[in-house]
Parts: sequence; structure tokens; C-alpha cells
Amino acid sequence: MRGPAGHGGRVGATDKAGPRRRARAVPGGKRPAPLGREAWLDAARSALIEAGIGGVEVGKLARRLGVTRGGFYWFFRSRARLLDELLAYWERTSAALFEGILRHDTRHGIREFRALVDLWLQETEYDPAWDAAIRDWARTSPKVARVVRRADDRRIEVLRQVFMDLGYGNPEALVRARVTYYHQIGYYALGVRQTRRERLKLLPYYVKVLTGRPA
Amino acid sequence: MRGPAGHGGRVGATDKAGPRRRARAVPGGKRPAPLGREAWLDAARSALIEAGIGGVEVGKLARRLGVTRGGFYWFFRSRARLLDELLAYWERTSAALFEGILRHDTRHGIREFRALVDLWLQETEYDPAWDAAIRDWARTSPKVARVVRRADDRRIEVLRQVFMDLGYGNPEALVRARVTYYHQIGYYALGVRQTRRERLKLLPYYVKVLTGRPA
DNA sequence: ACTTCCCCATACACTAGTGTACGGACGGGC
DNA sequence: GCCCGTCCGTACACTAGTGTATGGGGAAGT
Repeated sequence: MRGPAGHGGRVGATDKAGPRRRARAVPGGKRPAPLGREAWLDAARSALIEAGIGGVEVGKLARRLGVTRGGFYWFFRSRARLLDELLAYWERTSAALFEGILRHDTRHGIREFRALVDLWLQETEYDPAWDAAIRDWARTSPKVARVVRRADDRRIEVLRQVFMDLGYGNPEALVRARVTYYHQIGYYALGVRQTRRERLKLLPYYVKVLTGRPA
Repeated sequence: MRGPAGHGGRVGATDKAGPRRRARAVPGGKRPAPLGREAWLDAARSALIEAGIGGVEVGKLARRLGVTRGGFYWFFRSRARLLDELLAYWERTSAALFEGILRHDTRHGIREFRALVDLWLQETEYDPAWDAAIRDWARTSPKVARVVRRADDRRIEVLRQVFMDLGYGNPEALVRARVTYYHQIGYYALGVRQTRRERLKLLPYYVKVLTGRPA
């Protein structure tokens, strides 16, 4: 049998198995636990972030995982399928982040804005490198570009709602939403490396400029 | 002789020879003019924009130019050298754009801001795709990242001067400069496609939000 | 204990990239 | 008119990627 090679299990957190490099080259010892398609997808994610979509190659992922390419084609029909699932993986994980902002019963506006700022500043749930790597990929792939566009539109819509809650009318709320979101994307696109101190020091100015209100 | 393969002539406008694809396969006719290293660099630029740095391959450039790879290694020692010169090419062409903004004797602030907006909106001198492609390349190449970082810092400094001329103090001028520039980068990084009508309609709101003054 | 299934290693054919060696046509200077 | 520099075509060796076929080892189920 050629294996499933279809869309199978969910991809959540990794197995916490740690780095498995070179650990598989022991024929005498116990066979380690199988990797599963999540490991391949996680490796693909890392490769995409570090080397771009051109660097997501089956052989390199295999070397990174400490195995040969043999098992890959059991999980995925081809490299193209892996990339499809990688994109779906991103869409799935990135969708829920912004949606949760508006879940509160009480709409304060400024509180939601701060929640977004926290989401961006914390960088625990939201991974800017993961986002930027997908965006690079989108620049040369119309298919990916459509997916990213949809995600961006949804996020900007969330921001627009926030600014509406802050009291702004319809054209200005959209403009402020775009300026805020585009600014954030550009910030990561530039790869700015600042200390947290610097960022926190300038934060009230950012809030004032973006919201039009003193912090 | 193996040819010069060094940093030679300047790269300015192309020879205006038009597309040369397949035009070289006529042994009976006159031999067309030689391409020169500018043609290879221009082809590399186009390939970088369309396919990313991984798509800048000698064979593909040759096919695009209607020749074989034979002549390439006369101009360039290797593909790596081509990429070096491509980066230098970008640095050279992109540097002069923003510097000219502050050349006026009279500093009005708002006039300079409008000049920048015009530069971005016109998209004749400033090519956002060329910029974005280099930026993608920078994400996976530290060497390129340093060059891009320098260019960004210079541009943001220009913007900060503009906001200083607009009357803002030192922390807020920097923040407004960053928001404006990052917003612009993000705008192109997202690949937003808007009609000129739409952009012009929202322009006064952008001016108001970014400068803090009514347009 | 036997079967079955999951996962991986190995070997193969194929494609496509890079860099080098070499030859040759063409034009220009002397 | 000869030589020489310029630019390109062709052929070769090498590397590295993809996808396929096949075998096999181990764990789990019965």
C-alpha cells in the first residue's frame, strides 16, 4: 500500500520530543517514536521562515529531522501537497488570533486596542516571522496571495470595528485601521530589532498617533 | 581570456532594444548588438521581482534574453557575483529618491510631505515591486538585510526631518515618521491593489491621520 | 506466533541547476 | 589583410533536487 498521503490528523502543538537530529542512526538501540505528519509540517514551517519557500525541500527537511526522504512520501503525495497543507496550516492557526479580540460582551474600544497591541508586543501567540515568511511566499504565488489577502481583510475589519467603537466615523475608522495594520506589517517586514524598553518607551506616542487620543 | 567579469560600466536605462527573445536564432541575418552586463542585470531584476531570489538563475535569464549561458560567465564570474551587483544596483538606484526631497531651500514641512506622497502614489520613479522583492530577499540573507536596513534608516530620517519641520517634537516626530514609513512598506507588502480613485478619495484622511493636521 | 500495518532506508531514473573548457563568428585597429 | 578582443554556442562534469519502487523492521492486534 502506498499509504494515506491525504489530509489526516490535526496539527497542533508538537510532541515535545525535542530535536531528533542524528538520533535515528542507531540500528542497535530502540526505534524512536515515529514522526508523524506534524513533524514534517513543523519542519517545513521552520524552513519557510529561515530560507523562504525555495528552501522548503524534501531532502533538507529529512536531514533536519534526522531521517531520509523515505517516510515523507508516505504522508504526502508530493512536495506540492506539503506546501498546500502548509498554507492551510497557517490559515488555520492565524485565523483565531484576531477573532478573539471582539469576543468580549462590553465594547470599550480602547481596551480592545490595547489587547491588540499586547498581542503584537507579546509575540507569544502571534509569530511575526511565521507571518512574514508566508507573506514573502505570497508575493510570488497568486494562490497564496489570495489566502493572505483574505486573512488581512478579516484582520483589518476587526481593527475597523475597534476604531468604530472608539467613536470614529466610517471613512476615518477604515483609514486608521489600515494605517495601524499596515504599520504593523511594515514593522515586521523591515525586520526591526528593538529592545523591549525602547518599544515600551515609545508606546504611548504610538497609541496617541494611531488612536488620535492621548494615552 | 576569460573576460573581465568585474565591476564595469554603469547601469542606467536599458538600450531600448526592446524584447530580444528568440531574435538571436537567425544565423543568416546580421548579428544583433551584444547585450552587455546591463541586460543581464535588468533580467535579474525582473526575475527577482517575479520569482524571488531563488528564481534568479543563469539559465532562466539566458532563456529570457534569447541566448545561452555562454555569455553570462564572460560578464560575471559566478551567479553569486551577479547577485552582489544586483544588490549594489538596487542600493544605487534607491538611494537618490528620498534624498532629493529635502533639497529645497525652503522647508515647508507639509509641502515635503506631499512630495513624498506623490512619490509613492505616482510609482514612476519609485518602484514598489522592486523594493518589495529586495525586502523579501533580505529576510533570508543577512548581508542583504544590512543594506536594506541602512536604506530604511536613511528614509526614516528624511521623514523625521519632515515631521520636525511640521512642528513636532523629537519623540513624536520619530514615531510619526515610523508610522508613515512602516505603513507604506506594509501597504506594498500586502500587495494591495486599489484603484487610483479609491486611493485619492481616502488620501485626505490619510494625510490627517499621519500628520495630525487637516488636509 | 502470526499477520498486518505503520514508517523508514535504499536504490534507481529523471530533471535541472552551476561552472568550465573550448571553439568560432564578427568587428575593429594597425 | 591579419590579428585580436568581444561575445556567444556547445559540450562536459558535477551536484542536487523530485518522485517511484521495493524491501524490511518493529509494534500492535488477534
